[in-house]
Amino acid sequence: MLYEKHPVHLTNSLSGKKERLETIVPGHVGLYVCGPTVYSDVHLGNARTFMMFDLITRYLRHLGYKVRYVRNITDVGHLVNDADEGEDKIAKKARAEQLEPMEIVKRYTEGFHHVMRQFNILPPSIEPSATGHIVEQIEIVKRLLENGFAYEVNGSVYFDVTKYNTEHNYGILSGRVLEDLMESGRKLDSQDEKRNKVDFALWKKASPYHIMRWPSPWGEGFPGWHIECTVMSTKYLGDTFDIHGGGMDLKFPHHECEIAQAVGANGKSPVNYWIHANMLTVNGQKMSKSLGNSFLPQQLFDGNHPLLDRGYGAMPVRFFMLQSHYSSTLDFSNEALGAAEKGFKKLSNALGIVKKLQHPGKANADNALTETLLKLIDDLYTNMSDDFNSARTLAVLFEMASRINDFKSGNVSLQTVDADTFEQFKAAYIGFMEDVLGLREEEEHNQELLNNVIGVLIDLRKKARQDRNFPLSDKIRDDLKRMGVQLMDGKEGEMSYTID
RNA sequence: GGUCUCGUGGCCGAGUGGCUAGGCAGAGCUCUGCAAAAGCUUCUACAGCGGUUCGAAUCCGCUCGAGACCUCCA
Repeated sequence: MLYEKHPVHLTNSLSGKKERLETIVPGHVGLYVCGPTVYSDVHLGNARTFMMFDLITRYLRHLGYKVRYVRNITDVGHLVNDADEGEDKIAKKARAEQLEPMEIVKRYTEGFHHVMRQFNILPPSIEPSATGHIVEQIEIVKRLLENGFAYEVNGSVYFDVTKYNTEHNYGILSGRVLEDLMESGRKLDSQDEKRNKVDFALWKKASPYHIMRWPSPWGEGFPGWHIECTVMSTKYLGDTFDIHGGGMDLKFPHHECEIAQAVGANGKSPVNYWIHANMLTVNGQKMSKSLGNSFLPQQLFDGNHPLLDRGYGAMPVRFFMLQSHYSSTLDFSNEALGAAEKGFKKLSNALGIVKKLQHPGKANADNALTETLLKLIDDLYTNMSDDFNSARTLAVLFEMASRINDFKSGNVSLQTVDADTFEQFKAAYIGFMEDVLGLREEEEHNQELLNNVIGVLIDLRKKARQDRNFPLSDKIRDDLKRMGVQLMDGKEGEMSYTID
Protein backbone atom coordinates (compact mmCIF):
# COMPACT_ATOMS: atom_id res chain seq x y z
CA MET A 1 0.00 0.00 0.00
CA LEU A 2 1.10 3.52 -0.70
CA TYR A 3 0.70 4.58 2.92
CA GLU A 4 3.26 1.99 3.89
CA LYS A 5 5.68 3.19 1.27
CA HIS A 6 5.13 6.85 2.14
CA PRO A 7 4.17 6.96 5.82
CA VAL A 8 2.49 10.18 6.84
CA HIS A 9 3.99 12.39 9.49
CA LEU A 10 1.83 15.12 10.93
CA THR A 11 2.15 17.79 13.57
CA ASN A 12 0.08 16.78 16.55
CA SER A 13 -1.19 19.80 18.48
CA LEU A 14 -1.38 17.62 21.54
CA SER A 15 2.37 17.08 21.66
CA GLY A 16 3.43 19.97 19.48
CA LYS A 17 5.59 17.56 17.58
CA LYS A 18 5.62 15.90 14.24
CA GLU A 19 4.58 12.30 14.68
CA ARG A 20 4.21 9.33 12.42
CA LEU A 21 0.57 8.51 11.77
CA GLU A 22 -0.31 5.13 13.25
CA THR A 23 -3.99 4.50 12.86
CA ILE A 24 -6.09 2.52 15.29
CA VAL A 25 -7.29 0.17 12.58
CA PRO A 26 -4.60 -0.39 9.95
CA GLY A 27 -5.62 1.10 6.65
CA HIS A 28 -8.47 3.08 8.14
CA VAL A 29 -8.61 6.68 9.35
CA GLY A 30 -11.32 8.19 11.49
CA LEU A 31 -11.35 11.96 11.00
CA TYR A 32 -13.57 14.51 12.65
CA VAL A 33 -13.59 18.20 11.74
CA CYS A 34 -15.63 20.90 13.42
CA GLY A 35 -18.00 22.20 10.82
CA PRO A 36 -19.67 25.55 10.50
CA THR A 37 -22.30 27.14 12.63
CA VAL A 38 -25.01 27.70 10.10
CA TYR A 39 -26.37 30.99 11.30
CA SER A 40 -24.41 33.18 8.95
CA ASP A 41 -22.57 32.94 5.66
CA VAL A 42 -19.18 31.26 5.66
CA HIS A 43 -16.43 33.66 4.72
CA LEU A 44 -13.16 33.02 2.98
CA GLY A 45 -11.27 32.34 6.18
CA ASN A 46 -13.72 29.63 7.13
CA ALA A 47 -13.37 28.15 3.67
CA ARG A 48 -9.63 27.86 4.09
CA THR A 49 -9.92 25.50 7.03
CA PHE A 50 -12.31 23.19 5.23
CA MET A 51 -10.10 23.29 2.18
CA MET A 52 -7.09 22.22 4.22
CA PHE A 53 -8.93 19.24 5.67
CA ASP A 54 -10.17 18.44 2.21
CA LEU A 55 -6.53 18.30 1.14
CA ILE A 56 -5.68 16.01 4.03
CA THR A 57 -8.59 13.70 3.33
CA ARG A 58 -7.83 13.57 -0.37
CA TYR A 59 -4.21 12.67 0.24
CA LEU A 60 -4.95 10.01 2.83
CA ARG A 61 -7.40 8.42 0.42
CA HIS A 62 -4.89 8.66 -2.38
CA LEU A 63 -2.48 6.71 -0.20
CA GLY A 64 -5.03 3.97 0.09
CA TYR A 65 -6.54 4.72 3.48
CA LYS A 66 -10.24 4.23 3.93
CA VAL A 67 -11.18 7.52 5.54
CA ARG A 68 -14.37 8.05 7.43
CA TYR A 69 -14.63 11.80 7.42
CA VAL A 70 -17.18 13.28 9.79
CA ARG A 71 -17.86 17.00 9.65
CA ASN A 72 -20.76 18.34 11.61
CA ILE A 73 -23.26 21.08 11.12
CA THR A 74 -23.80 23.03 14.28
CA ASP A 75 -27.39 24.13 14.22
CA VAL A 76 -28.08 24.55 17.89
CA GLY A 77 -26.00 25.57 20.87
CA HIS A 78 -24.39 28.91 20.23
CA LEU A 79 -26.87 29.80 17.57
CA VAL A 80 -29.36 31.83 19.44
CA ASN A 81 -27.30 34.28 21.31
CA ASP A 82 -28.18 34.06 24.96
CA ALA A 83 -25.04 35.84 26.04
CA ASP A 84 -25.18 38.68 28.47
CA GLU A 85 -25.66 41.40 25.92
CA GLY A 86 -27.46 41.82 22.68
CA GLU A 87 -29.84 38.94 22.91
CA ASP A 88 -32.75 41.27 22.44
CA LYS A 89 -31.52 42.40 19.06
CA ILE A 90 -31.34 38.89 17.72
CA ALA A 91 -34.63 37.90 19.24
CA LYS A 92 -36.19 41.02 17.76
CA LYS A 93 -34.73 40.37 14.35
CA ALA A 94 -35.83 36.74 14.35
CA ARG A 95 -39.30 37.83 15.28
CA ALA A 96 -39.32 40.65 12.77
CA GLU A 97 -38.39 38.31 9.96
CA GLN A 98 -40.75 35.69 11.28
CA LEU A 99 -38.32 32.91 10.50
CA GLU A 100 -38.27 29.48 11.98
CA PRO A 101 -34.82 28.53 13.22
CA MET A 102 -34.83 25.64 10.82
CA GLU A 103 -35.37 28.00 7.92
CA ILE A 104 -32.21 29.78 8.86
CA VAL A 105 -30.36 26.51 9.28
CA LYS A 106 -31.45 25.35 5.86
CA ARG A 107 -30.54 28.59 4.14
CA TYR A 108 -27.01 28.75 5.50
CA THR A 109 -26.36 25.04 5.23
CA GLU A 110 -27.15 25.22 1.55
CA GLY A 111 -25.02 28.30 1.18
CA PHE A 112 -22.18 26.49 2.88
CA HIS A 113 -22.50 23.47 0.61
CA HIS A 114 -22.57 25.72 -2.41
CA VAL A 115 -19.30 27.35 -1.38
CA MET A 116 -17.74 23.95 -0.72
CA ARG A 117 -18.65 22.85 -4.24
CA GLN A 118 -17.24 26.00 -5.78
CA PHE A 119 -13.89 25.36 -4.16
CA ASN A 120 -14.02 21.70 -5.15
CA ILE A 121 -14.10 20.60 -1.52
CA LEU A 122 -15.47 17.08 -1.35
CA PRO A 123 -18.35 16.34 1.00
CA PRO A 124 -17.59 14.41 4.19
CA SER A 125 -18.65 10.81 4.64
CA ILE A 126 -21.08 11.80 7.36
CA GLU A 127 -22.42 15.26 8.04
CA PRO A 128 -24.36 15.02 11.27
CA SER A 129 -26.25 17.91 12.79
CA ALA A 130 -26.45 18.87 16.43
CA THR A 131 -30.24 18.96 16.47
CA GLY A 132 -30.29 15.41 15.16
CA HIS A 133 -28.38 14.23 18.21
CA ILE A 134 -30.23 15.76 21.12
CA VAL A 135 -30.94 12.37 22.64
CA GLU A 136 -27.28 11.38 22.59
CA GLN A 137 -26.30 14.72 24.06
CA ILE A 138 -28.72 14.28 26.93
CA GLU A 139 -27.33 10.80 27.52
CA ILE A 140 -23.77 11.99 27.79
CA VAL A 141 -24.75 14.82 30.12
CA LYS A 142 -26.40 12.23 32.34
CA ARG A 143 -23.26 10.19 32.35
CA LEU A 144 -21.17 13.21 33.29
CA LEU A 145 -23.53 13.87 36.20
CA GLU A 146 -23.23 10.23 37.30
CA ASN A 147 -19.47 10.41 37.09
CA GLY A 148 -19.45 13.53 39.23
CA PHE A 149 -18.03 15.91 36.65
CA ALA A 150 -21.19 17.95 36.27
CA TYR A 151 -23.81 19.61 38.43
CA GLU A 152 -27.33 20.81 37.89
CA VAL A 153 -28.58 24.26 38.82
CA ASN A 154 -32.10 25.46 38.07
CA GLY A 155 -32.60 23.25 35.06
CA SER A 156 -29.16 23.87 33.61
CA VAL A 157 -26.18 21.54 33.80
CA TYR A 158 -22.57 22.69 33.97
CA PHE A 159 -19.27 20.92 33.63
CA ASP A 160 -17.23 21.07 36.80
CA VAL A 161 -13.80 21.96 35.48
CA THR A 162 -12.15 22.24 38.87
CA LYS A 163 -13.33 18.81 39.89
CA TYR A 164 -12.24 17.37 36.57
CA ASN A 165 -8.82 18.91 36.93
CA THR A 166 -8.17 17.11 40.21
CA GLU A 167 -8.19 13.80 38.37
CA HIS A 168 -7.31 14.85 34.85
CA ASN A 169 -5.58 17.67 33.06
CA TYR A 170 -7.76 20.49 31.85
CA GLY A 171 -5.38 22.34 29.57
CA ILE A 172 -3.65 19.32 28.10
CA LEU A 173 -4.29 20.55 24.56
CA SER A 174 -4.09 24.31 24.86
CA GLY A 175 -1.39 24.47 27.50
CA ARG A 176 -3.62 26.50 29.75
CA VAL A 177 -3.14 26.35 33.50
CA LEU A 178 -6.33 26.26 35.50
CA GLU A 179 -5.10 28.67 38.16
CA ASP A 180 -4.26 31.23 35.50
CA LEU A 181 -7.67 30.84 33.95
CA MET A 182 -9.30 31.39 37.31
CA GLU A 183 -7.48 34.65 37.79
CA SER A 184 -7.83 36.25 34.39
CA GLY A 185 -10.86 37.37 32.49
CA ARG A 186 -14.15 38.57 33.76
CA LYS A 187 -15.35 37.78 37.22
CA LEU A 188 -18.20 35.52 38.08
CA ASP A 189 -21.46 37.39 37.98
CA SER A 190 -23.45 37.20 41.21
CA GLN A 191 -26.43 35.92 39.25
CA ASP A 192 -24.31 33.34 37.56
CA GLU A 193 -25.23 29.76 38.26
CA LYS A 194 -21.74 28.42 37.70
CA ARG A 195 -19.65 27.41 40.67
CA ASN A 196 -16.56 28.65 38.92
CA LYS A 197 -16.18 30.89 35.95
CA VAL A 198 -14.17 28.25 34.07
CA ASP A 199 -17.15 25.92 34.14
CA PHE A 200 -19.11 25.65 30.94
CA ALA A 201 -22.67 24.75 30.06
CA LEU A 202 -23.60 21.23 29.02
CA TRP A 203 -27.32 21.90 29.01
CA LYS A 204 -29.09 25.22 29.30
CA LYS A 205 -32.56 25.80 30.56
CA ALA A 206 -34.67 27.54 27.93
CA SER A 207 -36.16 30.83 28.90
CA PRO A 208 -39.87 31.17 28.14
CA TYR A 209 -39.28 32.94 24.84
CA HIS A 210 -36.35 30.81 23.69
CA ILE A 211 -37.36 29.27 20.40
CA MET A 212 -35.24 26.12 20.23
CA ARG A 213 -36.07 23.79 23.10
CA TRP A 214 -36.20 20.09 23.89
CA PRO A 215 -37.47 18.16 26.89
CA SER A 216 -34.83 16.71 29.20
CA PRO A 217 -34.53 15.27 32.69
CA TRP A 218 -33.79 18.84 33.81
CA GLY A 219 -36.71 20.48 32.07
CA GLU A 220 -36.98 22.11 28.68
CA GLY A 221 -33.74 23.39 27.34
CA PHE A 222 -31.06 23.11 24.72
CA PRO A 223 -27.55 21.65 24.59
CA GLY A 224 -24.38 23.56 25.40
CA TRP A 225 -21.72 24.76 23.06
CA HIS A 226 -19.22 21.93 23.05
CA ILE A 227 -21.16 18.80 23.78
CA GLU A 228 -22.43 18.29 20.24
CA CYS A 229 -18.96 17.66 18.88
CA THR A 230 -18.11 15.20 21.60
CA VAL A 231 -21.27 13.27 20.89
CA MET A 232 -21.09 13.25 17.13
CA SER A 233 -17.41 12.44 16.88
CA THR A 234 -17.48 9.51 19.28
CA LYS A 235 -20.80 8.20 18.00
CA TYR A 236 -19.51 7.73 14.47
CA LEU A 237 -15.82 7.18 15.07
CA GLY A 238 -15.62 5.48 18.44
CA ASP A 239 -14.61 6.56 21.93
CA THR A 240 -11.07 7.03 20.69
CA PHE A 241 -10.44 7.91 17.08
CA ASP A 242 -7.52 8.94 14.94
CA ILE A 243 -7.65 12.59 13.94
CA HIS A 244 -9.62 15.60 15.07
CA GLY A 245 -9.27 18.85 13.18
CA GLY A 246 -10.51 22.38 13.21
CA GLY A 247 -9.47 25.97 13.08
CA MET A 248 -6.78 27.25 15.41
CA ASP A 249 -9.29 29.48 17.12
CA LEU A 250 -11.24 26.45 18.29
CA LYS A 251 -8.32 25.03 20.21
CA PHE A 252 -9.44 26.81 23.31
CA PRO A 253 -11.93 26.52 24.74
CA HIS A 254 -13.86 24.37 22.30
CA HIS A 255 -11.46 21.48 21.76
CA GLU A 256 -10.18 21.57 25.31
CA CYS A 257 -13.78 21.18 26.48
CA GLU A 258 -14.35 18.35 24.05
CA ILE A 259 -11.48 16.43 25.57
CA ALA A 260 -12.72 17.09 29.08
CA GLN A 261 -16.23 15.97 28.22
CA ALA A 262 -15.10 12.80 26.49
CA VAL A 263 -12.66 11.85 29.22
CA GLY A 264 -15.22 12.67 31.89
CA ALA A 265 -17.85 10.53 30.22
CA ASN A 266 -15.89 7.67 28.72
CA GLY A 267 -12.76 7.62 30.79
CA LYS A 268 -10.45 7.74 27.81
CA SER A 269 -8.79 10.31 25.65
CA PRO A 270 -10.92 10.75 22.55
CA VAL A 271 -8.34 11.70 19.98
CA ASN A 272 -4.85 10.50 19.06
CA TYR A 273 -3.89 13.32 16.71
CA TRP A 274 -5.15 16.90 16.79
CA ILE A 275 -4.62 19.08 13.75
CA HIS A 276 -5.23 22.80 13.74
CA ALA A 277 -5.40 24.89 10.62
CA ASN A 278 -4.16 28.42 10.90
CA MET A 279 -5.96 31.65 10.14
CA LEU A 280 -6.36 33.60 6.97
CA THR A 281 -5.25 37.17 7.64
CA VAL A 282 -5.81 40.48 5.94
CA ASN A 283 -3.05 43.01 6.46
CA GLY A 284 -1.71 40.77 9.16
CA GLN A 285 -4.95 40.55 11.06
CA LYS A 286 -7.20 37.56 11.36
CA MET A 287 -10.09 37.66 8.96
CA SER A 288 -13.20 37.82 11.05
CA LYS A 289 -16.63 39.21 10.86
CA SER A 290 -16.31 41.35 13.92
CA LEU A 291 -13.28 43.17 12.52
CA GLY A 292 -15.13 43.89 9.31
CA ASN A 293 -12.28 42.59 7.17
CA SER A 294 -13.97 39.43 6.03
CA PHE A 295 -15.64 38.79 2.76
CA LEU A 296 -17.71 36.06 1.26
CA PRO A 297 -16.50 33.72 -1.46
CA GLN A 298 -19.10 35.12 -3.82
CA GLN A 299 -17.74 38.62 -3.28
CA LEU A 300 -14.32 37.25 -4.06
CA PHE A 301 -15.52 35.75 -7.32
CA ASP A 302 -17.33 38.93 -8.30
CA GLY A 303 -14.71 41.33 -7.00
CA ASN A 304 -17.54 43.01 -5.21
CA HIS A 305 -15.86 44.23 -2.04
CA PRO A 306 -13.85 47.31 -1.05
CA LEU A 307 -10.82 45.13 -0.30
CA LEU A 308 -10.84 43.58 -3.74
CA ASP A 309 -9.47 45.13 -6.92
CA ARG A 310 -11.29 42.60 -9.07
CA GLY A 311 -12.75 39.13 -9.06
CA TYR A 312 -10.80 35.89 -8.83
CA GLY A 313 -11.74 32.36 -9.82
CA ALA A 314 -12.26 29.60 -7.31
CA MET A 315 -9.40 27.44 -8.57
CA PRO A 316 -6.76 30.19 -8.48
CA VAL A 317 -7.88 30.91 -4.93
CA ARG A 318 -7.56 27.25 -4.05
CA PHE A 319 -4.08 27.27 -5.55
CA PHE A 320 -3.27 30.42 -3.57
CA MET A 321 -4.21 28.71 -0.33
CA LEU A 322 -2.32 25.53 -1.18
CA GLN A 323 0.83 27.57 -1.68
CA SER A 324 1.12 28.03 2.04
CA HIS A 325 1.23 25.39 4.74
CA TYR A 326 -1.96 24.76 6.64
CA SER A 327 -0.27 25.51 9.95
CA SER A 328 0.91 28.97 8.86
CA THR A 329 -1.14 32.08 8.74
CA LEU A 330 -1.77 33.16 5.19
CA ASP A 331 -2.01 36.81 4.33
CA PHE A 332 -4.51 37.81 1.75
CA SER A 333 -3.76 40.52 -0.78
CA ASN A 334 -4.79 41.39 -4.30
CA GLU A 335 -1.21 41.23 -5.41
CA ALA A 336 -0.69 37.75 -4.03
CA LEU A 337 -3.90 36.51 -5.57
CA GLY A 338 -3.01 37.98 -8.94
CA ALA A 339 0.32 36.17 -8.82
CA ALA A 340 -1.39 32.95 -7.82
CA GLU A 341 -3.75 33.28 -10.73
CA LYS A 342 -0.86 33.24 -13.17
CA GLY A 343 0.94 30.44 -11.42
CA PHE A 344 -2.17 28.34 -11.41
CA LYS A 345 -2.70 28.97 -15.09
CA LYS A 346 0.72 27.55 -15.79
CA LEU A 347 -0.04 24.33 -13.97
CA SER A 348 -3.48 24.15 -15.45
CA ASN A 349 -2.14 24.55 -18.99
CA ALA A 350 0.33 21.75 -18.40
CA LEU A 351 -2.50 19.60 -17.12
CA GLY A 352 -4.40 20.08 -20.36
CA ILE A 353 -1.28 19.33 -22.36
CA VAL A 354 -0.20 16.20 -20.53
CA LYS A 355 -3.64 14.66 -20.88
CA LYS A 356 -3.29 14.83 -24.63
CA LEU A 357 0.30 13.65 -24.80
CA GLN A 358 0.60 10.13 -26.15
CA HIS A 359 3.75 8.14 -25.91
CA PRO A 360 4.80 6.83 -29.34
CA GLY A 361 5.53 3.40 -27.92
CA LYS A 362 9.05 2.99 -29.09
CA ALA A 363 11.73 4.54 -27.00
CA ASN A 364 15.42 5.01 -26.71
CA ALA A 365 15.41 5.78 -23.04
CA ASP A 366 17.73 8.29 -21.49
CA ASN A 367 18.56 6.88 -18.08
CA ALA A 368 19.31 10.21 -16.47
CA LEU A 369 15.99 11.63 -17.61
CA THR A 370 14.13 8.54 -16.49
CA GLU A 371 15.66 8.83 -13.07
CA THR A 372 14.77 12.49 -12.88
CA LEU A 373 11.16 11.81 -13.71
CA LEU A 374 10.87 8.99 -11.21
CA LYS A 375 12.49 11.17 -8.59
CA LEU A 376 9.92 13.89 -9.22
CA ILE A 377 7.09 11.43 -8.71
CA ASP A 378 8.68 10.29 -5.49
CA ASP A 379 9.10 13.89 -4.34
CA LEU A 380 5.38 14.45 -4.63
CA TYR A 381 4.77 11.76 -2.04
CA THR A 382 7.67 12.74 0.16
CA ASN A 383 6.40 16.28 0.46
CA MET A 384 2.77 15.44 0.97
CA SER A 385 3.61 12.78 3.53
CA ASP A 386 5.66 15.35 5.39
CA ASP A 387 2.81 17.04 7.22
CA PHE A 388 0.82 17.60 4.04
CA ASN A 389 3.24 20.14 2.64
CA SER A 390 1.24 21.32 -0.33
CA ALA A 391 3.57 24.26 -0.96
CA ARG A 392 6.51 21.98 -1.66
CA THR A 393 4.31 19.64 -3.61
CA LEU A 394 3.35 22.52 -5.86
CA ALA A 395 7.02 23.33 -6.40
CA VAL A 396 7.50 19.77 -7.66
CA LEU A 397 4.49 20.09 -9.92
CA PHE A 398 5.97 23.25 -11.43
CA GLU A 399 9.09 21.29 -12.21
CA MET A 400 6.97 18.58 -13.78
CA ALA A 401 5.04 21.17 -15.77
CA SER A 402 8.31 22.35 -17.30
CA ARG A 403 9.05 18.80 -18.40
CA ILE A 404 5.60 18.50 -19.86
CA ASN A 405 6.10 21.68 -21.85
CA ASP A 406 9.40 20.34 -23.12
CA PHE A 407 7.71 17.19 -24.35
CA LYS A 408 4.99 19.23 -25.97
CA SER A 409 7.28 21.63 -27.78
CA GLY A 410 9.61 18.86 -28.81
CA ASN A 411 12.53 20.32 -26.91
CA VAL A 412 12.75 16.91 -25.38
CA SER A 413 11.51 13.96 -27.37
CA LEU A 414 9.05 11.60 -25.74
CA GLN A 415 11.15 8.80 -27.16
CA THR A 416 13.86 9.56 -24.63
CA VAL A 417 11.64 8.03 -21.92
CA ASP A 418 10.17 4.59 -22.02
CA ALA A 419 6.42 4.30 -22.20
CA ASP A 420 6.00 2.93 -18.70
CA THR A 421 7.91 5.75 -17.05
CA PHE A 422 5.99 8.29 -19.04
CA GLU A 423 2.64 6.81 -18.07
CA GLN A 424 3.64 6.88 -14.40
CA PHE A 425 4.74 10.46 -14.76
CA LYS A 426 1.56 11.43 -16.51
CA ALA A 427 -0.64 9.66 -13.98
CA ALA A 428 1.22 11.27 -11.09
CA TYR A 429 0.84 14.78 -12.46
CA ILE A 430 -2.83 14.35 -13.20
CA GLY A 431 -3.46 12.48 -9.98
CA PHE A 432 -1.81 15.02 -7.73
CA MET A 433 -3.33 17.99 -9.49
CA GLU A 434 -6.87 16.73 -9.65
CA ASP A 435 -7.30 14.12 -6.95
CA VAL A 436 -4.89 15.18 -4.24
CA LEU A 437 -4.80 18.95 -4.55
CA GLY A 438 -8.26 19.20 -6.03
CA LEU A 439 -7.17 21.58 -8.76
CA ARG A 440 -9.03 21.21 -11.97
CA GLU A 441 -8.62 23.00 -15.26
CA GLU A 442 -10.45 26.24 -15.38
CA GLU A 443 -13.35 25.39 -17.58
CA GLU A 444 -16.02 27.56 -16.12
CA HIS A 445 -16.84 29.34 -19.32
CA ASN A 446 -18.61 32.11 -17.63
CA GLN A 447 -21.28 33.75 -19.62
CA GLU A 448 -19.53 37.07 -19.80
CA LEU A 449 -16.41 35.62 -21.34
CA LEU A 450 -18.42 33.68 -23.87
CA ASN A 451 -20.37 36.79 -24.78
CA ASN A 452 -17.22 38.70 -25.40
CA VAL A 453 -15.68 35.96 -27.48
CA ILE A 454 -18.72 35.64 -29.65
CA GLY A 455 -18.81 39.41 -29.87
CA VAL A 456 -15.38 39.40 -31.47
CA LEU A 457 -16.51 36.86 -34.05
CA ILE A 458 -19.62 38.88 -34.74
CA ASP A 459 -17.54 41.96 -35.39
CA LEU A 460 -15.35 40.01 -37.79
CA ARG A 461 -18.37 38.71 -39.59
CA LYS A 462 -19.84 42.18 -39.91
CA LYS A 463 -16.60 43.39 -41.41
CA ALA A 464 -16.47 40.47 -43.79
CA ARG A 465 -20.01 41.15 -44.94
CA GLN A 466 -19.23 44.80 -45.48
CA ASP A 467 -16.27 43.73 -47.58
CA ARG A 468 -18.58 41.36 -49.43
CA ASN A 469 -16.22 38.59 -48.28
CA PHE A 470 -19.06 36.10 -48.08
CA PRO A 471 -17.02 32.92 -48.02
CA LEU A 472 -15.47 34.17 -44.75
CA SER A 473 -18.71 35.42 -43.26
CA ASP A 474 -20.41 32.15 -44.09
CA LYS A 475 -17.55 30.18 -42.61
CA ILE A 476 -17.84 32.04 -39.33
CA ARG A 477 -21.57 31.41 -39.19
CA ASP A 478 -21.32 27.78 -40.22
CA ASP A 479 -18.45 26.97 -37.90
CA LEU A 480 -20.23 28.51 -34.94
CA LYS A 481 -23.40 26.68 -35.84
CA ARG A 482 -21.56 23.40 -35.71
CA MET A 483 -20.62 24.25 -32.13
CA GLY A 484 -24.18 25.03 -31.28
CA VAL A 485 -24.10 28.80 -31.61
CA GLN A 486 -26.67 30.08 -34.07
CA LEU A 487 -26.03 33.57 -35.44
CA MET A 488 -28.97 35.53 -36.69
CA ASP A 489 -28.77 38.62 -38.89
CA GLY A 490 -31.10 41.48 -38.21
CA LYS A 491 -32.46 44.07 -40.60
CA GLU A 492 -30.13 46.87 -39.59
CA GLY A 493 -27.06 44.67 -39.77
CA GLU A 494 -27.20 43.84 -36.08
CA MET A 495 -26.57 40.27 -35.06
CA SER A 496 -27.82 38.14 -32.23
CA TYR A 497 -27.17 34.57 -31.29
CA THR A 498 -28.55 31.65 -29.37
CA ILE A 499 -26.74 28.75 -27.80
CA ASP A 500 -28.07 25.22 -27.83
C1' G B 1 -1.76 41.16 32.22
C1' G B 2 -1.29 35.50 31.25
C1' U B 3 -0.20 31.61 27.40
C1' C B 4 1.66 30.90 22.57
C1' U B 5 3.19 31.82 17.49
C1' C B 6 5.68 34.43 13.85
C1' G B 7 9.32 38.11 11.60
C1' U B 8 12.80 35.10 4.70
C1' G B 9 14.78 38.79 -1.43
C1' G B 10 10.08 44.06 -5.09
C1' C B 11 5.38 40.86 -3.59
C1' C B 12 3.44 35.99 -1.79
C1' G B 13 5.46 32.04 0.36
C1' A B 14 8.59 26.59 1.44
C1' G B 15 12.41 25.59 4.32
C1' U B 16 13.81 18.86 9.24
C1' G B 17 22.45 22.90 10.98
C1' G B 18 26.13 22.06 5.74
C1' C B 19 23.13 21.07 -0.67
C1' U B 20 18.93 25.95 -6.08
C1' A B 21 12.50 25.81 -2.67
C1' G B 22 8.65 27.46 -5.81
C1' G B 23 5.29 31.12 -7.87
C1' C B 24 4.60 36.30 -9.38
C1' A B 25 7.19 40.68 -10.78
C1' G B 26 12.15 42.69 -13.11
C1' A B 27 16.41 42.15 -16.88
C1' G B 28 18.58 39.71 -21.29
C1' C B 29 18.06 36.04 -25.13
C1' U B 30 15.50 32.08 -28.43
C1' C B 31 11.08 31.02 -31.03
C1' U B 32 7.10 33.97 -33.45
C1' G B 33 4.06 38.05 -39.42
C1' C B 34 2.52 40.73 -34.58
C1' A B 35 0.99 39.00 -29.92
C1' A B 36 0.36 35.05 -26.50
C1' A B 37 2.34 30.56 -24.85
C1' A B 38 6.85 27.99 -24.22
C1' G B 39 12.25 27.52 -23.51
C1' C B 40 17.20 29.35 -21.79
C1' U B 41 20.09 32.79 -18.71
C1' U B 42 20.03 36.26 -14.72
C1' C B 43 19.48 39.92 -10.19
C1' U B 44 17.52 40.90 -5.08
C1' A B 45 17.10 37.06 1.39
C1' C B 46 16.92 35.17 5.92
C1' A B 47 14.36 41.73 11.85
C1' G B 48 18.68 43.33 15.17
C1' C B 49 22.53 41.95 18.79
C1' G B 50 25.10 38.20 21.31
C1' G B 51 26.04 32.81 22.15
C1' U B 52 26.57 27.25 20.99
C1' U B 53 28.99 24.77 16.63
C1' C B 54 34.13 23.13 12.13
C1' G B 55 29.53 25.28 10.07
C1' A B 56 22.90 28.45 11.61
C1' A B 57 17.55 31.21 8.08
C1' U B 58 17.39 26.58 10.94
C1' C B 59 19.52 25.54 18.14
C1' C B 60 19.93 29.06 22.85
C1' G B 61 19.49 34.13 25.12
C1' C B 62 18.21 39.22 24.81
C1' U B 63 16.09 43.51 22.06
C1' C B 64 12.64 45.43 18.58
C1' G B 65 8.23 44.48 15.65
C1' A B 66 3.62 41.82 14.25
C1' G B 67 -0.21 38.51 15.38
C1' A B 68 -3.37 34.62 17.85
C1' C B 69 -5.95 32.69 22.15
C1' C B 70 -7.67 33.91 27.19
C1' U B 71 -15.62 36.06 25.16
C1' C B 72 -18.72 33.57 19.81
C1' C B 73 -15.50 32.84 15.68
C1' A B 74 -12.52 28.12 10.78
